[in-house]
Amino acid sequence: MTERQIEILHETKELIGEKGIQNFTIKNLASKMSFSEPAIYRHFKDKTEILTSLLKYNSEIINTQVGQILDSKENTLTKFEKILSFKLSHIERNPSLVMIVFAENSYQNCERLSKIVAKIMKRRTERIIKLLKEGKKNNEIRNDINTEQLAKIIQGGMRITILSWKLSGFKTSLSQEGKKLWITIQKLIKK
Amino acid sequence: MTERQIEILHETKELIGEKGIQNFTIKNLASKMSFSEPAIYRHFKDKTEILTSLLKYNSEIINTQVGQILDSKENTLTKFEKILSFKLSHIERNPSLVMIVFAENSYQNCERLSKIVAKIMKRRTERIIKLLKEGKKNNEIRNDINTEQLAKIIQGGMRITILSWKLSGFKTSLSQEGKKLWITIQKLIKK
DNA sequence: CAATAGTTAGTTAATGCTAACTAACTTTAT
DNA sequence: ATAAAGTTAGTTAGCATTAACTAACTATTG
Repeated sequence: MTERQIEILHETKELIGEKGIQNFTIKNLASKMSFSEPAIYRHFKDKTEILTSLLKYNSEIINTQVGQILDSKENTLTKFEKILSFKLSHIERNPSLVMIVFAENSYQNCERLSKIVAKIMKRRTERIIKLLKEGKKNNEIRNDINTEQLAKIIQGGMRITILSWKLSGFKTSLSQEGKKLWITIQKLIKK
Repeated sequence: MTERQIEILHETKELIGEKGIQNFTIKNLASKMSFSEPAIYRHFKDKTEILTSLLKYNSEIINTQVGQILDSKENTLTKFEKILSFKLSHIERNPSLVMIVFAENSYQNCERLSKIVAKIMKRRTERIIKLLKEGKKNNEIRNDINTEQLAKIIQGGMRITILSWKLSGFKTSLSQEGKKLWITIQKLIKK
């Protein structure tokens, strides 16, 4: 990753955040950067490569943070709370990431891209399931509900919280909504 | 609504279901119907009007059915189960609707369309909240959790179930997954 | 009841726009 | 002086939409 490549990813993120993924065009990106369009192609093979790189780059960042929380010695519910709070505040600081969170809807047509999105989502789910199993073992989380289903409820809750925030025009506080969500989830799943 | 208009909506739904919303173009639609492109414009003002009509048309269908369930004399949890099951089986029969359910991401640029999507979503939420309040009053649903939050959890669960089904390439059984989801939700929210 | 007028639903051909991308040239740093 | 990074000026392709026209009905009126 060269400096300029990272710069392009940064501007892409901003552009998508401001104008939506529909308006992420090479022309718009180039003009935002005060470049000519072909200059972009000096750094990325094509448009899809910009998006895949952006997805990978951001998921790396989130991943290391979440990994640290998972490896800590806290109890399971605390880990859950910290991950949820970290993720939502990270998205709040980078509103453009919402587009990436929901990317699997917008770009279902591009094979290369949707494979990466599917991979990221799968990893997310697996991590939650692992954590839930840990919590069940520790007797922190109720045992009478299927783990996969619980994971779905948690992921669904996060996604719809993010969606509501987006539909509000980013006017509500996502961290605040995240706290409410956590109170609810925690009441529902704890033993 | 003329016969031909309904036919066009039907073919649009099919086209989107088969090839995704990205490939819903007047050209593809016309060739699917063995028409010339301009013929489409005899029946709809423009492309957006086709999509808005499709949204309205389908939401009408769902609405009358859900309305009937709501007006029945069943207890609240049964109503919930019936609505959830009806909606998911309807989507299973019309996979293209998934694209429209998730349209708020794909079509954020089109003012006319996103307004309708927002309206439909708002009505859905309101209905769930009303039902939850009814359930709390009847002592069927636990009272210790904020109603808006419960509604979010339920909607989130439905959305992610639909999304997983879509990402599986429509291979799993959505009705089956819906049943599992209902078992979970019911365990979580009942008193 | 038949000529006339109007409508419906289609056609072909073309317009204007915007997208991704590229070839060939120029500038700029090491 | 040469490789990297930029520019200008295009190409190609696909998109929604429109103009101009027409065949086949239907309604109107002398």
